[in-house]
Amino acid sequence: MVKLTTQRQALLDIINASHRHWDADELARAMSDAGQSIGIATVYRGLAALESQGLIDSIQLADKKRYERADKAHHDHMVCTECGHIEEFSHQTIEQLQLAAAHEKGFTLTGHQLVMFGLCRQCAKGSES
Amino acid sequence: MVKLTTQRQALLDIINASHRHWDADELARAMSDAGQSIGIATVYRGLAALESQGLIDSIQLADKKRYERADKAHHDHMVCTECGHIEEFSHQTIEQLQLAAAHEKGFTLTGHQLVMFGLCRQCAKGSES
DNA sequence: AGATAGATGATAACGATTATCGTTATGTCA
DNA sequence: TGACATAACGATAATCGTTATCATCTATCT
Repeated sequence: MVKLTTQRQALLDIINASHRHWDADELARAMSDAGQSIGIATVYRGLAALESQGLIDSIQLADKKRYERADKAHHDHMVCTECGHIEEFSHQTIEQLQLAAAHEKGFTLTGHQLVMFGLCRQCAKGSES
Repeated sequence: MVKLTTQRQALLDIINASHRHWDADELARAMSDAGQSIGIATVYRGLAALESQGLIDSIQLADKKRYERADKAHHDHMVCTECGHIEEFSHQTIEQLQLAAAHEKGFTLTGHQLVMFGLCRQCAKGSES
């Protein structure tokens, strides 16, 4: 049985406290900064446990996996390739069309991930000069 | 200047010869099987070169990057989590809705990647018993 | 031929993640 | 309460895809 230990609760609290998208390292550092240092392996195990119970969500970016608050409504992500800013968005129609497309190909869908890359408003401004 | 060497041409030929989605290792082995062994670093460099010139496309899956024939029409992918089969699909409306959603968030879109996970027809059949 | 620019290959390095393993904490049952 | 089972923890080794390094090699141009 999987347990929600003190450390895992602390990880969950950190993640729930904002809309940030954390990687394992950042969380280890945040824990350390909060005075309760934690082994990196424990962070990974804790995150896997939390995710398997639906208490947090994750997105797999090219390089690393990032964790975020669980959200009842599924959403996808826009990543600024300049500053790393991640914006969330959800689009009912896109979801439905995806389901339809999968069905058409004979796929039983279990999940999906849509990541859009580009420049956020800030960075687009900065680079147009 | 980037050159299209004999080895790179051979990689391109292999990729163009099918709809398969190759990872670097598989390509190195295919080259080796074809009698022209190649260093793995050269494979990576060659693939990067081919991709930068738009001669091939790639998708970044959770674990590794896979390369495929360049296609004028952008398409996305459905991956069977059971057998690894990759199915392609393109959906004009989804693309347009993505653009609109990005614009709404102030993003200048440079690319995106939509990967859907699930069971292909075969594997869905096999597991329902 | 000599010079220059880029490609190649062996291999070391890197970075994220997972496995290992001895230790520690927690929960349960007698 | 004590003993035992179960899972978590932490340090660290291992894994794996990918990139960097660096000493050749190969074309191409003058």
